Amino acid sequence: MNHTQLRSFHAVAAEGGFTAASRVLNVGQPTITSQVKALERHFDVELFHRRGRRVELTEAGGKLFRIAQRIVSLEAEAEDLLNAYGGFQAGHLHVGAVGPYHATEMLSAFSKRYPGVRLSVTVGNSMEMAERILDYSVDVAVLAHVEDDPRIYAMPYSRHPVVVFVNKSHRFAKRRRIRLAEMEGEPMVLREVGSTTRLAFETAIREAGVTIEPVMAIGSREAVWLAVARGIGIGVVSDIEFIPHPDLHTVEVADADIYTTAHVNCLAERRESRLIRAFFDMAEELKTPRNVTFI
Amino acid sequence: MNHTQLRSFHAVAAEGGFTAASRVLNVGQPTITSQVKALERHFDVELFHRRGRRVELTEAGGKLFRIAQRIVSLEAEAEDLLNAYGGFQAGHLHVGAVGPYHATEMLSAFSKRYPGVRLSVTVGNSMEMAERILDYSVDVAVLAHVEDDPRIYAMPYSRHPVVVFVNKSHRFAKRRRIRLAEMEGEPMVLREVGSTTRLAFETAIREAGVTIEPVMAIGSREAVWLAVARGIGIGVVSDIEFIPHPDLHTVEVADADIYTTAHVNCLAERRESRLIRAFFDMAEELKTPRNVTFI
DNA sequence: TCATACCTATTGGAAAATACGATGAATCAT
DNA sequence: ATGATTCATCGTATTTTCCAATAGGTATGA
Repeated sequence: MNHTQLRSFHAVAAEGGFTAASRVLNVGQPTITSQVKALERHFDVELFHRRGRRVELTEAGGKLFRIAQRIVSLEAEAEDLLNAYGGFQAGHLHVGAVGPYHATEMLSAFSKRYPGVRLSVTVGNSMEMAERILDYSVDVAVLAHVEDDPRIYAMPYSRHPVVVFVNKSHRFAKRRRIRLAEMEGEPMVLREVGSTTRLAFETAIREAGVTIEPVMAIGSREAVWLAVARGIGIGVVSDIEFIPHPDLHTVEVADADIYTTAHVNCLAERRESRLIRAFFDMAEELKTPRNVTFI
Repeated sequence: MNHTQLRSFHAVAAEGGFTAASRVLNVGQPTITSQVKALERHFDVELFHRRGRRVELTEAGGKLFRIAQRIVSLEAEAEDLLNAYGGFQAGHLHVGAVGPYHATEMLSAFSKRYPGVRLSVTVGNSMEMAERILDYSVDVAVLAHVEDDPRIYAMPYSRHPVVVFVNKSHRFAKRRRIRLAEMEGEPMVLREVGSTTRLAFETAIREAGVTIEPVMAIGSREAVWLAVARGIGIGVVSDIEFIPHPDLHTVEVADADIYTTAHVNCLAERRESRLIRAFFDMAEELKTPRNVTFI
């Protein structure tokens, strides 16, 4: 069953004539004639009585028309569906993030621009996110870490200094900036091995020849924060992730360039997928200060 | 929305793979790939996740698949419908006849051969039948008269002698055959002007130089039959149309070849329409004595 | 770890479907 | 009649669809 023929038949039946059908389908009238005729000949069935310049459905034609109408309507439905997805009026973007900090800005901007697209956020560590990218359970992920995997594409998003934060009773509490050497032997509360912030910090102090005293390694940002608030030691954190607390003060590091870079990641082969590209484009805009728009 | 693409998409989703889909659709695998890809690119939507050698529907793909399945199923329904009509498992043939006499043989043969085709019979005179053929309200008509209209096609079916019939008390009642000349001055009960039987008879007696005495002209076969039974006059009838009656006898005409010919008629342009052609073919077979079939 | 089997993607060129334009024939309204 | 409208026909041209060969990738088993 040729679909072009069915489509022509339907238009003729619906519009009540071959010429009218040809206008609706944006083709020439001879095309309609030949399509309908081919359909009739293929099944050896009369679909229309040609009564002069008027056409009239036969019994078989009438029955076919009812079916054809449902097909055409479903096709319109399919087209709407695809347009909705292609036009961001529908769809679902799964976003992964190592913490809500970097992602929130992007998420709110994205949902504002594309209100029709549902968003869901999965929080987990970098390795989990990499896995989820690879098995399609997240579409994009905002990570500090850059995966060493050619299948994953990463775009740098923002660079945030790593700061030290201390309890208000600590000797650093009144300072704005300290030097790395001053931290020699300081008791420190750290994140688990593999934390990007920890890695950046440890690399810096190693290069500076400074040794610190890790008193605790905790697998959660909030737990570290709490431990520092209780005065167990000093902590390090990406400044954007720091949550203010009456008992806590942040201190910049004066003599080293310690930072983490948030990246937006996705599966490399899905880089051009509509929703993913939209997310990256939007992240790109957030990253660079927007130019003034002249109307 | 290109239907070939949708069809390819559906097959991939239903079969779970591009290669499997290509086998179902009897096309090459590259065709499927390009069709699905074109569909995805046209709407800028991902329909499948290509996970190595496995494919998996995306959210949009899943929704599209549900619609596509209904479309495909409706197309199968349409195809079945058309096949049924083309294969005589469905359909409706409107048959017209001037009297039930000639038509019954054909009707019973037709309904026996094509049990799936509904038949309806309209009885009326030749002129009415011609009109009904022209306005599509009958498909074929069995008439004695041959319409003088190029739009109507007629096939001779059977030739029946016109016989005289008389009351049992008439002087012809004991005869098997009479000559035309013997009818000179006989009172006759005739059909209305325009009756084919009447026309054939009048032509014959005019050629023979015989004059008759029309005492009554009645617009119905049955009424003529009744009038003759009451002894009002003698009648003429096509032998196949004669209905026996205890008071009536038929008498052949010895010296003239008076006959009517039943024709099967249809709209010339519909001559090749499936059901109509089938009816004509069957009539053709009934007309000619069937050959012995060797198994 | 290598080989094998199976799958999807790509490309260039051939085949087929589809469309167009001009024209003819029939019908309807004026 | 006449002009306008409509469906049918024919030959040609364009677009779509398809295939064959081939590449690249991923599982499975020896």
